[in-house]
Amino acid sequence: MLDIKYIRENPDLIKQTVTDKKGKVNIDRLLEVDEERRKLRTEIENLNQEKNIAAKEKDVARGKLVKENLVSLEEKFALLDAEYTELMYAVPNIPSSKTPVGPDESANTVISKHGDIPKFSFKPKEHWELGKELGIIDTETAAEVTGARFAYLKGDLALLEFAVIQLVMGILTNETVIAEVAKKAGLNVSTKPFVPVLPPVMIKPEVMQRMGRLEPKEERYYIPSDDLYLVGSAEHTLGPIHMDQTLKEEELPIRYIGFSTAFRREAGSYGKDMKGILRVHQFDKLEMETYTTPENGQEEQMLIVALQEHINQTLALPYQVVEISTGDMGAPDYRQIDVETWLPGQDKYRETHTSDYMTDFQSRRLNIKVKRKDGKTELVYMNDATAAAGRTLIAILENYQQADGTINIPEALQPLMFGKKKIFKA
RNA sequence: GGUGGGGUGUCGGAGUGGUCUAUCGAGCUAGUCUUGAAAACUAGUAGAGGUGAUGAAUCUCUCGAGGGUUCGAAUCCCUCCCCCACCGCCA
Repeated sequence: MLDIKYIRENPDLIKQTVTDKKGKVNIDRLLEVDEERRKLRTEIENLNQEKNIAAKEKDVARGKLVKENLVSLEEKFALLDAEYTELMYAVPNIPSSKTPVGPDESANTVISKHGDIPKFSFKPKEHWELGKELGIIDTETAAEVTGARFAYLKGDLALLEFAVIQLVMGILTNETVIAEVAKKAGLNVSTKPFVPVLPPVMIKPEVMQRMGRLEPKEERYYIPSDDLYLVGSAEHTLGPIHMDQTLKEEELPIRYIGFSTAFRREAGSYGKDMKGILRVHQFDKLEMETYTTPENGQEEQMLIVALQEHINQTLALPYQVVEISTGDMGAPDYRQIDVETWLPGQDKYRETHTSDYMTDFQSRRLNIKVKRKDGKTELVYMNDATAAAGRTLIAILENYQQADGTINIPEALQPLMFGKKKIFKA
C-alpha cells in the first residue's frame, strides 16, 4: 500500500504507474473518495466531541440527539471507507527509475551474462525426459494419486534437493562468505548472516492481505474449514514475523532464510510447461526475506542478487541477470531482478531466482517500523528473494547430463550427497 | 475437542457503567545534587488520523480484534483470535 498523502500530491505519477503496471484502479475515483471520506470523518469527529461533552455533563437529552445524527453518518462513512480500502489496496507500488517500461517480459532487459553455455556432443534432453529415464521424477503416479502438476521426486533427486538446501543454508549463514560476496560486488553493506527459519505454510487471510499477496485469489489454495490459505512462498509467513512491531535501528538489517513448501494453483497457465516439474502446484523453496532502513534497501537488493549469483556460480550453472519490466513485475515491487539459468534441454534461459525490492509498500500494511537513532520512527524497507527452488534441480539435471544418460553431481554438492559423483539409472 | 483462568502503555500490574484525561511501581530520557557514579529529588516518557501551512493550536480514535447495548464502556453482551493450566484424542 502506498501513502495516501503521496498519491494526493502526485496523481499523475500514480496514474502512469497504474498504466505501466497494468493495474485497473481508478485514481480519480480514489482521490474523490479520499476527499469525501475525510470530510465525513471531520463531521463525525465533531459530533463525537459533542457526544463526549454531553456524556461528561450527564446531559442525557443532548446525548440522545447527537447519537441519532451520528448513526446515519457512520453508515455513510462505512460504505465510503470500504471503497477507499479496496481502491488503496489495488494501487501498485511505483517502479524504480531503472525499471524498463513495457507491456510484458519482452520489455525485460539483460543486465549481465555469466558462465559458458555447455556444449554437448549429443542433443541435450529436457529435465522431464531425464527424470523419467532415471526413475527420479514420477509425474504419472502423482497424477493418479493427486492430480496434474504434481510429482514424486525419488532416489538421488530427493537427496539432491536436501544437498542443495544444505549448500545454500551454508552460504547464507556464513558471515565470511557474505562479506566476500559483498566485497566482490563492490557493496558496502552489513555482512550479518541470515537466520534459518522453518515457517508455517498456512496463513490467515487478513495477514495475507496485509502482505499484498492475497490477490489474485484464484492463485491460492484455500482451506474453508479453518479459513486458512496455503502459502505460495515462505515469503508469505516470513514477511509478517515482525508485523505491528517497532524495531530498533541497531537490530537492522534483519535477514531470514526460510525453507518451505510452496503451493500454487497456477490458474491461468493451463497447458503451459506441463511436463516435469518446471511449473507444479507444490514445490520446495528457500526464500530470503530482509528488513532494512530505507537508505539501505537498494544496496540490500544488490547484495541479494550477488548472493543468488554466488549460488549459481558455486553450482557452476550459466545464467543471466535480468531487469524485469513494469508489465512483468509484481504489484508490490519497486524493482524486480531475476536470475535466469540456462536450461540446455530447452535451449534457453529460464527464471530460477527472483528478487523483489518492495521499499515500504509491504511494511506500511504490516505496520513494521524502525526507531531511528535520532528518535524518529519510520517504516522499514523490505526485500524478498529466491535462494533456491525446485527449478535449481532442473538446472542441475539439464546442465550436468552426460551422453550415457547419467547426471554428474556438481562438485560442491558431492560431500552433501555422501560422496556420490553421479546419478545413475535406479 | 472439553473445562477453567487470562490478554491493559516499554515492562510489571491496578481498575466490574460517569470522579479513567488509565492508579501505582519499574525502566528509559533530561535536570538538580556529586570529583565521578549510585542513591534521592524534579520533570518528561505511546501510536494513528482529521482541521490547519509539513507551524502554533485543537479535536477524534486506539485497554487482543470486530460487532452490539447505553446519553455514557477498559468495565455489560455476542463472535472471533491468541496465551496459560488441566482433561480427551493424536504424530
